[in-house]
Amino acid sequence: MTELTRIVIIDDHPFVREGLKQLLAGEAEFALVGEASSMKEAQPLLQTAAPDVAVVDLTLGSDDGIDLVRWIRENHPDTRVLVLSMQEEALYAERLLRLGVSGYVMKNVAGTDFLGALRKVARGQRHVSSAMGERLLSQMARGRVPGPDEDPVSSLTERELEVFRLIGAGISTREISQRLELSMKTVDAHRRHMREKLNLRSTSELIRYATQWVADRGAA
Amino acid sequence: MTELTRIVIIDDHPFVREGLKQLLAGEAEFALVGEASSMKEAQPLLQTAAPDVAVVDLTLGSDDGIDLVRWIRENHPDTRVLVLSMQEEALYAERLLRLGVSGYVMKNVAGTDFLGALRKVARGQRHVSSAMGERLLSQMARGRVPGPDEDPVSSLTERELEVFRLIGAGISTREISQRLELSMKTVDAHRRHMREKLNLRSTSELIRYATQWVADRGAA
DNA sequence: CCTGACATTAGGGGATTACCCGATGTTCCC
DNA sequence: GGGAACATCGGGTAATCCCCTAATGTCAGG
Repeated sequence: MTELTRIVIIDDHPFVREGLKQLLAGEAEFALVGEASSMKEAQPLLQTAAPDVAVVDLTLGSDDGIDLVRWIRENHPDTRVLVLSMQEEALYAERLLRLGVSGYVMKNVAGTDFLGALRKVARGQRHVSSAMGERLLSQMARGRVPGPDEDPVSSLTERELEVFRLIGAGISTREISQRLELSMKTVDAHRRHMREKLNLRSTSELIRYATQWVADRGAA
Repeated sequence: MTELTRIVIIDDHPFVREGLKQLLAGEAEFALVGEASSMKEAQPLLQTAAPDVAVVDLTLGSDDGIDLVRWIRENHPDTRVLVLSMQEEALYAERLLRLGVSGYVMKNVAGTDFLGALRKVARGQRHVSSAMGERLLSQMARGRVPGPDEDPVSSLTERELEVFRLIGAGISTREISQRLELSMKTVDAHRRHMREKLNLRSTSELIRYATQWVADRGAA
């Protein structure tokens, strides 16, 4: 309690920075030691300020917040990362947790909730906003804890992955069955199994998930 | 100058509200007379507070900020609307100006720029962030030429765009109809029209298209 | 070698949705 | 007053989804 937690804020929205600053000013245990509004500003700041926690906006203007998170994790592994996000997006949360961030909160949570998350992170614990937490946690519960860098997609079998990629490429169930010379029923079964493994509720969620996945990992 | 301008803030991000509050507190000419974090809260607030200017966040959580703007323009035409948006999106700016908002500023502008915009709006003038302002105004001056490299999404109507963004956010047709208080048939019709305008064959292609679009332009 | 877990394949059937037809009321413009 | 565009829905049929079951085949471990 007597220890000071050193914080930096990286967010390109002055209003959000101002609000956070105000919030932190009321808490004696936190010391704001720097601000940045872009990745370029953030990099030297992390170097000199050596913060315990970096509060990072996910949607960092022209940069990609995820890039910044990756950079911090690689170059400053001792700095814990608390991500602030605009939207409730399990897709991002999942990727970020795999990157090793310590927390993920939405900007529409109350200030006290944010401080709670920040305290948890400062203590070295993890925190994910409750809204998406359940889904993610059930996903973790079903298997082992997702290692520092594990893709749920890797739990798919070969055939499932094949179907998954085709779905992500925007191909309909019918076309997939024709292309793979399978019954639609079989594709249907694969789809259902994938939904279970990936914890998705409907085919449209699966389409969405696969589309995103293919967009940033499938091409490689 | 001696007159007090009555302001309400409608934004579902506590941090942004806090930052704005702080900013306004330093200016004697502005009086913050109310806050709301959703459309439901905003409606009675507008009724009782009778503000001169409503500062509205475009991406209002589960609601759509455009809906709220439309409602304000229809029910409180004397209240001027200053829209705060996450990103530079000429698509929205254009629609909003048609709806009769008085100003449009990005959240990544500095506080002083925001105050400048707010003063202009309070005086009854219009303000659009300079970045897109010129482009928009010149576009409106001449007769709306659909540039060669224009986003096909801009051909969607307001309502269609609203549905489009929800689709892109991974929300099912059923949920969309519930959220917007429409029949599924109506959502269905919007979807059909969008498919025609965007040259897509099926709903899954539309989901795919919308997912991608939201991921890199509509995310808010 | 047998058992059990899992992958791959598929059918049946009811529920849901997509898809295309049209219809209505409104608004805005010529 | 048309006429065009928009937003709203209904009806009907085809397609699809979604859940249950289950037949093979494979492969690891007892």
